[in-house]
Formats: sequence, C-alpha cells, structure tokens
Amino acid sequence: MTWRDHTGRTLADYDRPSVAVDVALLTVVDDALAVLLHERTGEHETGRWALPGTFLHVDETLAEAALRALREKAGVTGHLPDQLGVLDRVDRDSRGRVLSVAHVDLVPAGSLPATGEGLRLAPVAELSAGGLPYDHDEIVERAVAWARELHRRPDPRGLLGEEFTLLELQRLHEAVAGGELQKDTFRRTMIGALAETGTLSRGGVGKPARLFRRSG
Amino acid sequence: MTWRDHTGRTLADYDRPSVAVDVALLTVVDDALAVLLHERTGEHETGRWALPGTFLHVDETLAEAALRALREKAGVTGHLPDQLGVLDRVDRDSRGRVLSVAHVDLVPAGSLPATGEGLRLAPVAELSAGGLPYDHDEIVERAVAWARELHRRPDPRGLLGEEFTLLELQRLHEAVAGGELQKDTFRRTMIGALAETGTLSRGGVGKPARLFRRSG
DNA sequence: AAAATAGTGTCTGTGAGACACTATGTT
DNA sequence: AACATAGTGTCTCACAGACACTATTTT
Repeated sequence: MTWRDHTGRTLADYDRPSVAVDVALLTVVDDALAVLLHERTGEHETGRWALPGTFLHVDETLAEAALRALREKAGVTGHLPDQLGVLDRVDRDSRGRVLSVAHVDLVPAGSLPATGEGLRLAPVAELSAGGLPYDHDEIVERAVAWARELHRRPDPRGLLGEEFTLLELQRLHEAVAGGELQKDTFRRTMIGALAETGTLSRGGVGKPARLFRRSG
Repeated sequence: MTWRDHTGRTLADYDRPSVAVDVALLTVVDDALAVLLHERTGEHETGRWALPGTFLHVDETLAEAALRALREKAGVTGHLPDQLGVLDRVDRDSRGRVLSVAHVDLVPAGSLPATGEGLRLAPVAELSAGGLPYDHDEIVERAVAWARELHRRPDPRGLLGEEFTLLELQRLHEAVAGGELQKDTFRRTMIGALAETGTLSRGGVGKPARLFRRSG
C-alpha cells in the first residue's frame, strides 16, 4: 500500500530535485597534497576536468553512490569517503535542479590507479579559482580544511603504512598543512600517539632514525 | 533547450529520491537547553511529536526550505539555520525514498511563539532514545554537539540581548554545556571577548555586577 | 674531518584549573 | 551582623614554541 497525503497524492506526484554526489579524493604525492580529477566526456564538456561524481539512485545510500562514482569514473575502489555537506545553489547545474552532496577521503597514493587516460592528480596548491566546473572549487577548499583538521593526529589515514620515521611523518603532515613544521615541537606533540618498534631505519645518510607505529 | 545525456534522456527521465529538510531549533528555557517540537497531524501520526520539516521544492534552496518549514509548521520566522548534514538510510521514511538534510539553529526563547497548540519546547536532557520519529533523535544529538562547539565564544547567538552580567552569561553556557562551570575560569576565558558597559546591574541581592556586551 | 640527520635539555610564554581571599551590596 | 554575590591574587600544571646543544651515522 502506497502512502498518500491529504490530497491523495503520493510522493511521486511532486516535482523533485536530482541528487548528485561528488568526491574529493585527496592524497599526497611528491610531498604535496593533491586531489583526484577525471576528464569529462560528452558533447560540451570534453577536456573539462572535474571531481568524480554521479547521480544518486533511489535504492542506494550516499556512501554507496560515492563508492560507485569512484569506481565508474576513476576506477578507484576500497575507500569510504566522509560526507562534507550539501551544495544547493539553484543554478549550480545547467541541466536542471541538482543538489550535490560533497564527500571527501584521504588515501595513500599507492592505492590509486595509474594516472594518464583521463585521470590526474592535481596539487591543490596549484588549482586556480574557477579552474573546476560547477562548485567543485568550493568542495576542494572544504576538503582541504577537513584534511587539515583531521591531521591533528599522526597519519590518521595510514598513508605511510605500518612503520615510519618521525621525519617521514613530519613530511606528510607538512604536505597536508601546506607549510613547514618545526621538528622538536612536532616530535613532542606526536610522540604520545606513537609506539617505538625497537628497530632503526636503514640505508640513509646521517644517524639512523627509530621506527614508530601509530598507537592509542 | 533541454539537456540530454548520451541516450537522449533528460534528468526528468531518471527516478529520483525526495529531499526533505528537518530543523532542530534549539533554545534555552529555565536554564536548560531545549528543542522545538511540533505535533504531527495526519492519519497515522496524530500525537507524534517531531522536528519541523518539509519537502524541498525544486525552485528553492535548502535554507529557504528550512525557513518555510519553520514558518509553516511552527510559526517561527526570523532565524536562518545552519546545515548539519544529510541522513540517508534507505528505509528511514516509510512513504518512500526520502533524504533529510538536517539543520540547526540556537535562538532566544523570546523569539518563539507561545507553546501549547501543537507546539512544545522539550528539554534535550529529558528526551529518551527512540522518543522521536524517523531519525530525529540523531539530528537532535548532532544539534546539541553543534551548540556546544559553538559556545566556546560568549553567547554567540545573542540569546541574552545586548547587555548581561557574567553570572547570566555563565548560566546560559552551563545550560548549553549541560553541566556546571567554574566562575573564575569562566570569567577569565570569556572576558577577552567582552566589553564593559560602565553600568552596574540593579535590583538583586549581593554585590551589584558589572554589565558587559559582546565585543571582538 | 665534514656533512647530514636524529634526538633532547631547557627556557619562555600562555592559558586552564583550582583555592582562597577581598570587595560591596542586601536583609 | 550575617549573608549573598562579585571580583581577583596566586599557585600549579600542561603544553606549545623556540634555541641550542649533543649523538650517531655516512661520505
């Protein structure tokens, strides 16, 4: 039995907006924070780079749609983005009324497919205003702020793998923060959430560094 | 000219979810944080108290829909809620696939219409789990967390009016925080964002207190 | 020996938290 | 005088930031 309102109409009788999801998938390459873009195909948009996105189907959750967008548009699997918020300007999409639920994740560069072939990792520091279609510039801006807030803890998304030196951890955090950090302060703020493995790094110049893993 | 995809379809040819907005309108009454509820009317829901909400129309923004929900369901005007996030469980609404974009605001109790008549201010501490329909319990929970984070600054929403004593400010912050605060610490953390008016409170017992207003 | 990186001792400043005291009004 | 509320001096603790030093490795 279908629900009807006081005028006998069902939900299907009312005009509805479309709902899209867009995903800002962040990673760190060459000590710089970057976002995954894919090249659009279609009549008036070839050559346009944008965030992976898709329309929400009626039988899936936002998280499922975000996963599907990553898989279909960028060949990426294995990551579960967080929700950032809804972009709702009435004229944000020329195809009609489309809400976009923005998502974000921060993942190891090694977990992404090879770039080229309509796939690109763009350093966020080099994105100019207006460089992305729709309001994707705003999504990236909010995604970067999300990542910076997240990085009060040591490598919360495990971009470095299980074991790492404090210098490696600091380089990662500097890439996300977008600036240099001081090594003694950094060490003392992070050390509380790290555990020594007991082994030392090998193969570099200078004094070998202790290896740590995340803890607490 | 209407946009068409590669199969010649327009956006209207695809099945879409409905989008609702729900608003957790918080206030402080009797030194306690409370949320505005209204009584639903309709066949199977009379007697059910819920957050004010409505369906998003295709030609309005989420903010406009939130304002409309407050006006039509609760007779409240003059407040602009913030967006909290999207609730998207596939089965959250038995009428069909409905996303809810949750909103929140914190307003002076004096700016609300009289309660009674299907309108109620429920202290959030007294709401039991499962007491509200849909996932409105979760919305209220997130709204309270939002208000607590907001209250790192003195009375950011101006619930006290222009001038107030530090004790009045402390009582407000205790209501939002849901617990007692220490007066000397509270004074010193807030005083930097306050300016003295130069006048004193009148009419109470004990030493008259200086009046302050927000600044910086 | 020189260079490079790892790691720490220590000083300073800030700010929260807590205790106890002083100050000034009403009853 | 007793009480109630306002306001502050001061001690402690924790932590961020900065400087400079020591430690251990490679070249």
